[in-house]
Amino acid sequence: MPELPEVETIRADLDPLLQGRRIEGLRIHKPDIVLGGITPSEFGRLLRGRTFLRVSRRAKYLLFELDRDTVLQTHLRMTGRFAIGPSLPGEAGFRHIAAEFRLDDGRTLFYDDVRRLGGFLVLSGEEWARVAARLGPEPLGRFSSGDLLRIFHNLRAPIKNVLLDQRRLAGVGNIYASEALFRAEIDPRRPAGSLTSEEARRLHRSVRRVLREALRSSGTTLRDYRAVSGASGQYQNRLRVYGREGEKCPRCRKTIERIVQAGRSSFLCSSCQN
DNA sequence: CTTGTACCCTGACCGC
DNA sequence: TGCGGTCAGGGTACAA
Repeated sequence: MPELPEVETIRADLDPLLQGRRIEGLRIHKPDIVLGGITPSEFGRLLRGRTFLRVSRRAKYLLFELDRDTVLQTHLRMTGRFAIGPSLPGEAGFRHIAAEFRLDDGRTLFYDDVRRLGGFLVLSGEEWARVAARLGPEPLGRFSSGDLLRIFHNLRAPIKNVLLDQRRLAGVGNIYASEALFRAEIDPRRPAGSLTSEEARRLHRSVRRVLREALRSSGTTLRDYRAVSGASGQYQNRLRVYGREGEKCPRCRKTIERIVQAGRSSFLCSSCQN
Protein backbone atom coordinates (compact mmCIF):
# COMPACT_ATOMS: atom_id res chain seq x y z
CA MET A 1 0.00 0.00 0.00
CA PRO A 2 2.26 2.74 1.10
CA GLU A 3 5.21 4.31 -0.64
CA LEU A 4 7.67 6.77 0.85
CA PRO A 5 5.20 9.66 1.37
CA GLU A 6 2.62 7.44 3.06
CA VAL A 7 5.13 5.71 5.35
CA GLU A 8 6.68 9.07 6.22
CA THR A 9 3.24 10.49 7.06
CA ILE A 10 2.57 7.57 9.39
CA ARG A 11 6.03 7.95 10.95
CA ALA A 12 5.46 11.63 11.69
CA ASP A 13 2.08 10.83 13.23
CA LEU A 14 3.40 8.04 15.45
CA ASP A 15 6.68 9.53 16.64
CA PRO A 16 5.30 12.15 19.08
CA LEU A 17 2.66 9.72 20.33
CA LEU A 18 5.11 6.92 21.09
CA GLN A 19 8.28 8.65 22.28
CA GLY A 20 8.94 7.70 25.87
CA ARG A 21 6.07 5.21 26.04
CA ARG A 22 6.74 1.71 27.37
CA ILE A 23 5.19 -1.48 25.99
CA GLU A 24 3.34 -3.05 28.91
CA GLY A 25 1.84 -5.94 26.99
CA LEU A 26 0.96 -7.13 23.55
CA ARG A 27 -1.44 -9.44 21.81
CA ILE A 28 -0.82 -11.07 18.47
CA HIS A 29 -4.06 -12.01 16.73
CA LYS A 30 -2.49 -13.11 13.44
CA PRO A 31 0.74 -15.04 14.04
CA ASP A 32 1.93 -14.79 10.45
CA ILE A 33 2.80 -11.11 10.85
CA VAL A 34 5.58 -12.10 13.27
CA LEU A 35 8.67 -12.59 11.12
CA GLY A 36 12.09 -14.00 11.86
CA GLY A 37 11.07 -17.55 12.69
CA ILE A 38 10.02 -16.85 16.28
CA THR A 39 6.72 -17.56 17.99
CA PRO A 40 4.35 -14.80 19.08
CA SER A 41 5.21 -15.49 22.71
CA GLU A 42 8.95 -15.16 22.03
CA PHE A 43 8.12 -11.96 20.15
CA GLY A 44 6.24 -10.75 23.21
CA ARG A 45 9.13 -11.57 25.54
CA LEU A 46 11.51 -9.53 23.39
CA LEU A 47 9.25 -6.47 23.40
CA ARG A 48 7.47 -6.36 26.74
CA GLY A 49 8.98 -3.67 28.96
CA ARG A 50 10.77 -1.93 26.07
CA THR A 51 10.51 1.86 25.70
CA PHE A 52 10.08 3.73 22.41
CA LEU A 53 12.98 6.12 21.80
CA ARG A 54 11.83 7.28 18.39
CA VAL A 55 10.01 6.24 15.25
CA SER A 56 12.02 6.48 12.04
CA ARG A 57 11.76 5.45 8.41
CA ARG A 58 14.10 4.05 5.77
CA ALA A 59 12.77 3.24 2.29
CA LYS A 60 9.28 1.87 3.01
CA TYR A 61 10.25 0.44 6.39
CA LEU A 62 8.85 1.97 9.53
CA LEU A 63 11.25 1.51 12.45
CA PHE A 64 10.39 1.56 16.10
CA GLU A 65 13.69 2.28 17.84
CA LEU A 66 13.48 0.88 21.35
CA ASP A 67 15.79 0.85 24.35
CA ARG A 68 18.31 -1.96 24.95
CA ASP A 69 19.50 -1.85 21.33
CA THR A 70 16.22 -3.18 19.99
CA VAL A 71 14.79 -2.19 16.61
CA LEU A 72 11.27 -3.29 15.72
CA GLN A 73 11.27 -3.26 11.93
CA THR A 74 7.85 -3.11 10.29
CA HIS A 75 6.70 -3.16 6.70
CA LEU A 76 3.09 -2.42 5.82
CA ARG A 77 3.26 -3.95 2.35
CA MET A 78 -0.16 -3.48 0.73
CA THR A 79 -2.75 -3.16 3.49
CA GLY A 80 -0.99 -2.62 6.82
CA ARG A 81 -2.18 0.30 8.98
CA PHE A 82 -1.58 1.72 12.42
CA ALA A 83 -3.94 3.47 14.80
CA ILE A 84 -3.61 4.57 18.40
CA GLY A 85 -6.50 4.66 20.71
CA PRO A 86 -8.27 4.03 23.71
CA SER A 87 -10.83 3.34 20.98
CA LEU A 88 -10.41 2.39 17.35
CA PRO A 89 -11.47 4.34 14.29
CA GLY A 90 -13.90 1.47 13.74
CA GLU A 91 -15.74 3.09 10.88
CA ALA A 92 -12.45 3.49 9.02
CA GLY A 93 -12.30 -0.25 8.53
CA PHE A 94 -10.18 -1.70 11.33
CA ARG A 95 -11.75 -5.10 10.93
CA HIS A 96 -8.61 -7.22 10.68
CA ILE A 97 -6.53 -6.34 13.70
CA ALA A 98 -3.35 -8.38 13.64
CA ALA A 99 -1.58 -7.02 16.71
CA GLU A 100 -2.11 -4.75 19.73
CA PHE A 101 0.62 -3.10 21.81
CA ARG A 102 -0.64 -1.88 25.18
CA LEU A 103 1.21 1.26 26.28
CA ASP A 104 2.00 2.64 29.72
CA ASP A 105 -0.25 5.67 29.22
CA GLY A 106 -3.33 3.47 28.94
CA ARG A 107 -3.52 3.71 25.19
CA THR A 108 -3.02 0.94 22.65
CA LEU A 109 -1.17 0.86 19.35
CA PHE A 110 -3.20 -1.22 16.89
CA TYR A 111 -1.90 -2.87 13.73
CA ASP A 112 -4.51 -3.88 11.15
CA ASP A 113 -3.71 -5.81 7.96
CA VAL A 114 -6.38 -7.43 5.79
CA ARG A 115 -4.02 -9.34 3.55
CA ARG A 116 -1.36 -9.97 6.21
CA LEU A 117 1.47 -9.37 3.77
CA GLY A 118 3.04 -6.92 6.21
CA GLY A 119 5.05 -7.93 9.22
CA PHE A 120 7.20 -7.22 12.25
CA LEU A 121 10.81 -8.23 12.78
CA VAL A 122 12.83 -7.72 15.97
CA LEU A 123 16.45 -6.81 15.28
CA SER A 124 19.51 -5.44 17.05
CA GLY A 125 20.87 -2.12 15.85
CA GLU A 126 23.63 -3.93 14.01
CA GLU A 127 21.26 -6.37 12.33
CA TRP A 128 19.10 -3.50 11.15
CA ALA A 129 22.20 -1.70 9.83
CA ARG A 130 22.96 -4.73 7.68
CA VAL A 131 19.43 -4.63 6.21
CA ALA A 132 19.65 -0.88 5.62
CA ALA A 133 23.00 -1.20 3.86
CA ARG A 134 21.36 -3.24 1.12
CA LEU A 135 18.86 -0.45 0.33
CA GLY A 136 19.41 2.24 -2.28
CA PRO A 137 19.71 5.93 -1.44
CA GLU A 138 16.85 8.03 -0.08
CA PRO A 139 15.60 10.16 -2.98
CA LEU A 140 14.72 13.06 -0.68
CA GLY A 141 18.07 12.99 1.10
CA ARG A 142 21.42 14.09 -0.29
CA PHE A 143 20.90 12.69 -3.72
CA SER A 144 22.00 14.21 -7.02
CA SER A 145 21.01 13.62 -10.63
CA GLY A 146 24.54 12.26 -11.08
CA ASP A 147 23.77 9.62 -8.45
CA LEU A 148 20.67 8.69 -10.43
CA LEU A 149 22.61 8.50 -13.69
CA ARG A 150 25.13 6.17 -12.02
CA ILE A 151 22.30 3.93 -10.79
CA PHE A 152 21.02 3.60 -14.36
CA HIS A 153 24.44 3.04 -15.91
CA ASN A 154 24.56 -0.04 -18.17
CA LEU A 155 21.19 -1.40 -17.02
CA ARG A 156 19.06 -2.91 -19.74
CA ALA A 157 15.98 -3.30 -17.53
CA PRO A 158 13.07 -0.90 -18.18
CA ILE A 159 13.45 2.37 -16.31
CA LYS A 160 10.12 1.80 -14.51
CA ASN A 161 11.35 -1.50 -13.05
CA VAL A 162 14.59 0.10 -11.89
CA LEU A 163 12.70 2.88 -10.08
CA LEU A 164 10.78 0.21 -8.18
CA ASP A 165 13.90 -1.74 -7.17
CA GLN A 166 14.51 -0.81 -3.53
CA ARG A 167 18.14 -1.95 -3.71
CA ARG A 168 18.81 0.75 -6.28
CA LEU A 169 16.54 3.57 -5.10
CA ALA A 170 14.56 3.53 -1.87
CA GLY A 171 10.94 4.48 -1.34
CA VAL A 172 9.48 4.81 -4.83
CA GLY A 173 6.54 2.52 -5.57
CA ASN A 174 4.12 1.86 -8.38
CA ILE A 175 2.11 5.09 -8.20
CA TYR A 176 4.95 7.57 -7.94
CA ALA A 177 7.10 5.75 -10.51
CA SER A 178 4.41 6.31 -13.17
CA GLU A 179 3.82 9.89 -12.04
CA ALA A 180 7.52 10.82 -12.06
CA LEU A 181 8.10 9.28 -15.49
CA PHE A 182 5.13 11.18 -16.90
CA ARG A 183 6.39 14.47 -15.55
CA ALA A 184 9.87 13.78 -16.88
CA GLU A 185 8.33 12.83 -20.27
CA ILE A 186 10.20 9.52 -20.31
CA ASP A 187 8.70 6.27 -21.58
CA PRO A 188 8.64 3.66 -18.77
CA ARG A 189 9.80 0.98 -21.23
CA ARG A 190 13.11 2.67 -21.99
CA PRO A 191 16.17 0.69 -20.88
CA ALA A 192 17.46 2.54 -17.81
CA GLY A 193 20.97 2.63 -19.23
CA SER A 194 19.77 4.48 -22.33
CA LEU A 195 18.84 7.66 -20.45
CA THR A 196 20.95 10.69 -21.28
CA SER A 197 22.29 12.85 -18.48
CA GLU A 198 19.69 15.47 -19.41
CA GLU A 199 16.92 12.88 -19.04
CA ALA A 200 18.37 11.71 -15.73
CA ARG A 201 18.27 15.32 -14.53
CA ARG A 202 14.61 15.62 -15.52
CA LEU A 203 13.74 12.36 -13.84
CA HIS A 204 15.68 13.28 -10.71
CA ARG A 205 13.73 16.53 -10.46
CA SER A 206 10.41 14.77 -11.13
CA VAL A 207 10.94 11.99 -8.59
CA ARG A 208 11.81 14.46 -5.84
CA ARG A 209 9.02 16.84 -6.76
CA VAL A 210 6.33 14.15 -6.88
CA LEU A 211 7.44 12.63 -3.56
CA ARG A 212 7.60 16.01 -1.84
CA GLU A 213 4.19 17.07 -3.16
CA ALA A 214 2.66 13.76 -2.12
CA LEU A 215 4.20 14.14 1.31
CA ARG A 216 2.69 17.60 1.63
CA SER A 217 -0.68 16.05 0.70
CA SER A 218 -0.25 13.32 3.36
CA GLY A 219 -0.02 10.65 0.68
CA THR A 220 -2.38 8.98 -1.78
CA THR A 221 -5.49 7.11 -0.60
CA LEU A 222 -6.87 4.81 -3.28
CA ARG A 223 -8.22 2.07 -1.05
CA ASP A 224 -6.69 1.16 2.27
CA TYR A 225 -4.07 3.72 3.16
CA ARG A 226 -4.91 6.01 6.08
CA ALA A 227 -2.90 8.25 8.35
CA VAL A 228 -2.79 7.24 12.01
CA SER A 229 -5.78 9.46 12.75
CA GLY A 230 -7.79 7.57 10.12
CA ALA A 231 -7.66 10.54 7.73
CA SER A 232 -7.23 9.96 4.00
CA GLY A 233 -4.35 11.37 2.02
CA GLN A 234 -5.10 13.96 -0.64
CA TYR A 235 -2.64 13.28 -3.45
CA GLN A 236 -5.08 10.97 -5.29
CA ASN A 237 -6.72 14.18 -6.50
CA ARG A 238 -3.48 15.29 -8.11
CA LEU A 239 -2.40 12.13 -9.91
CA ARG A 240 -1.87 12.87 -13.59
CA VAL A 241 -1.74 9.38 -15.12
CA TYR A 242 -1.90 6.67 -12.42
CA GLY A 243 -5.28 4.93 -12.55
CA ARG A 244 -6.41 7.11 -15.46
CA GLU A 245 -6.41 4.60 -18.31
CA GLY A 246 -8.67 5.84 -21.12
CA GLU A 247 -8.76 9.42 -19.84
CA LYS A 248 -7.15 12.30 -21.67
CA CYS A 249 -3.53 13.25 -21.06
CA PRO A 250 -3.47 16.54 -19.14
CA ARG A 251 -0.66 17.76 -21.41
CA CYS A 252 -1.65 16.76 -24.95
CA ARG A 253 -5.23 15.39 -24.59
CA LYS A 254 -4.35 12.03 -26.17
CA THR A 255 -5.49 8.88 -24.40
CA ILE A 256 -3.63 7.60 -21.34
CA GLU A 257 -2.63 3.95 -21.69
CA ARG A 258 -2.08 1.16 -19.19
CA ILE A 259 0.66 -1.39 -19.83
CA VAL A 260 2.02 -4.20 -17.66
CA GLN A 261 5.67 -4.25 -16.61
CA ALA A 262 7.12 -6.76 -14.17
CA GLY A 263 3.54 -7.89 -13.52
CA ARG A 264 2.39 -4.43 -12.44
CA SER A 265 0.42 -1.67 -14.13
CA SER A 266 2.20 1.33 -15.59
CA PHE A 267 0.27 4.33 -16.85
CA LEU A 268 1.62 6.61 -19.52
CA CYS A 269 0.97 8.96 -22.40
CA SER A 270 2.94 7.46 -25.27
CA SER A 271 2.66 10.73 -27.13
CA CYS A 272 4.31 12.83 -24.38
CA GLN A 273 6.70 10.18 -23.06
CA ASN A 274 9.58 9.08 -25.25
C1' DC B 1 25.63 -10.51 -12.07
C1' DT B 2 20.78 -9.67 -14.46
C1' DT B 3 15.96 -10.44 -15.57
C1' DG B 4 11.50 -12.69 -15.34
C1' DT B 5 7.96 -15.52 -12.97
C1' DA B 6 5.37 -17.51 -9.15
C1' DC B 7 3.87 -16.70 -4.76
C1' DC B 8 2.16 -14.82 -0.35
C1' DC B 9 -3.26 -13.19 1.12
C1' DT B 10 -7.98 -11.12 1.13
C1' DG B 11 -11.54 -8.35 -0.79
C1' DA B 12 -13.67 -5.49 -4.40
C1' DC B 13 -15.33 -5.44 -8.79
C1' DC B 14 -16.85 -6.96 -13.46
C1' DG B 15 -19.06 -9.85 -16.91
C1' DC B 16 -21.88 -13.73 -17.53
C1' DT C 1 -27.44 -14.53 -6.37
C1' DG C 2 -23.48 -17.00 -7.61
C1' DC C 3 -19.15 -18.05 -10.05
C1' DG C 4 -14.83 -17.25 -12.14
C1' DG C 5 -11.45 -14.08 -13.53
C1' DT C 6 -8.77 -9.86 -12.65
C1' DC C 7 -6.75 -6.53 -9.97
C1' DA C 8 -4.65 -4.00 -5.81
C1' DG C 9 0.49 1.74 -2.77
C1' DG C 10 4.66 -4.76 -1.55
C1' DG C 11 8.78 -7.78 -1.55
C1' DT C 12 10.92 -12.34 -1.83
C1' DA C 13 12.45 -16.95 -3.50
C1' DC C 14 13.75 -19.19 -7.13
C1' DA C 15 14.78 -20.28 -12.14
C1' DA C 16 17.00 -19.24 -16.38
